[in-house]
Amino acid sequence: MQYKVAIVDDHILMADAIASMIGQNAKFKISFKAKNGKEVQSKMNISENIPDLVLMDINMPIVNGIECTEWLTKHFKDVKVLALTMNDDDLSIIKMFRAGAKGYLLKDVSSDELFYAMESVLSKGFFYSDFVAPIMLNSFLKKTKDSETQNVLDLKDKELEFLQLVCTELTYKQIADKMNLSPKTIDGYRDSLFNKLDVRSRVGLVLYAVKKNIIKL
Amino acid sequence: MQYKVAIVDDHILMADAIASMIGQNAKFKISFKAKNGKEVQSKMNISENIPDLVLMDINMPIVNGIECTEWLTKHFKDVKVLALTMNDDDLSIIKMFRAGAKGYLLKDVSSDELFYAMESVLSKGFFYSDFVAPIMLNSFLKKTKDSETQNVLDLKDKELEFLQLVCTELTYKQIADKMNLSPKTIDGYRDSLFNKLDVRSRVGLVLYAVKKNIIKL
DNA sequence: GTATGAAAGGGGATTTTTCCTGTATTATTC
DNA sequence: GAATAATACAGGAAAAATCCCCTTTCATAC
Repeated sequence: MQYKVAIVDDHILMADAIASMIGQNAKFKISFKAKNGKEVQSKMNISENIPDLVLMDINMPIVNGIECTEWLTKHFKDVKVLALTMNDDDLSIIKMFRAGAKGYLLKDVSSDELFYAMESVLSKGFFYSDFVAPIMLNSFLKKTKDSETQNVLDLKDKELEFLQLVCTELTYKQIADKMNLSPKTIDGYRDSLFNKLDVRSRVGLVLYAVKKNIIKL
Repeated sequence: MQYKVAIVDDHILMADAIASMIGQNAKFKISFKAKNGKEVQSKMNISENIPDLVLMDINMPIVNGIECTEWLTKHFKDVKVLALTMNDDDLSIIKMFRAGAKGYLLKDVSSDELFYAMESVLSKGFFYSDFVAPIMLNSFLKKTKDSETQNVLDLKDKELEFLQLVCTELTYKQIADKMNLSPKTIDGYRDSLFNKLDVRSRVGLVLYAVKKNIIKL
């Protein structure tokens, strides 16, 4: 029995390349390819499409990889998601695992590593590469050891999203617009982060985000 | 004939360790050790002290390594300065070379590498380690190729100093105090950097500094 | 010797940020 | 079912940041 694999990536060429690579391995067959999360949702309606494993990119239009992973793991508990992306920042990794991904690979892996990771996810249920292991370890240590030091993992999704926008040249009013919230609510987010992260200004927030790898440079 | 070497480092222990290491090499003898730039200036008054080579740390009280290097290369053109420091940020490297240093080593080098660098500086007049080479290359490429992209090297010392202070939680008024300038002058620095770097806010400056490795995190 | 240009700084207005206190609504917990 | 916590938001004030235009000084170029 072959494992069925779906590929979700907005770069058609990349998706094709991965598909043809996987096609060469007898253990796997391609179930479908999708250009974004929306397309995944429609293709999952057809039962013979339903894959055992989904290779998921993050940066995609309409519905991104993180939202799509959330949807998949909620509605199809047997489907394993393996992130395969260029994003190497801590925040993307954390969000994907939170969303239910079982593993995280960078797109510069070799085919051997990819196959190993895929089999590992399918058989053992997870795959932590050397790349993510230290990040998770770091989070773990910070969480257990210095409880006075605030950790990225303790921040809520909204706060993380806000923090990313803080690291732009947008004013708080513009950030409020982007997040569909009142500027006054944004004031609240900011002040609460000032407290949690022990900083006193927007520059402090930016430096925190940079140090914690929350933004990609 | 032995080369005379001076060691400038505020960590006595470190200076002693380096001195004893160098003492084992017959080619060199220690001329003097100093804890800061001020001490260098007084010891250089005694002519038999004057070394061929100075191993210079950067972070020191009173007169730091960059200022001291400027002073040395100005007043003693035959004395070669070799930076030996923990600072691995682009800005420190650029400033030291600007100040007249002939080479730049990190304190985690082996004794073999140190001796090789010292001889290289004394005989060839320079030593560019694998560590600084790519940074210089990068600056060079950026400078020649994309002339529309502003380069760190085109910023003046005052602007760089200002930029570092921008990446703190100090207000501009406090920055003005630190730099002994009027807040209005600081306004000017900021606005001129906004132009040069094509940013519109303090956050933009911070992000630029982070990207260009101008600040240590 | 006059033009040019950079460096330091002033006046003053507007926008943004920061801070403090307080309220309505909705979840959650006991 | 009442108490509590979390979320979204308001008013208002003070401080900081941003913007624009202008003056003086000093050095360097032509």
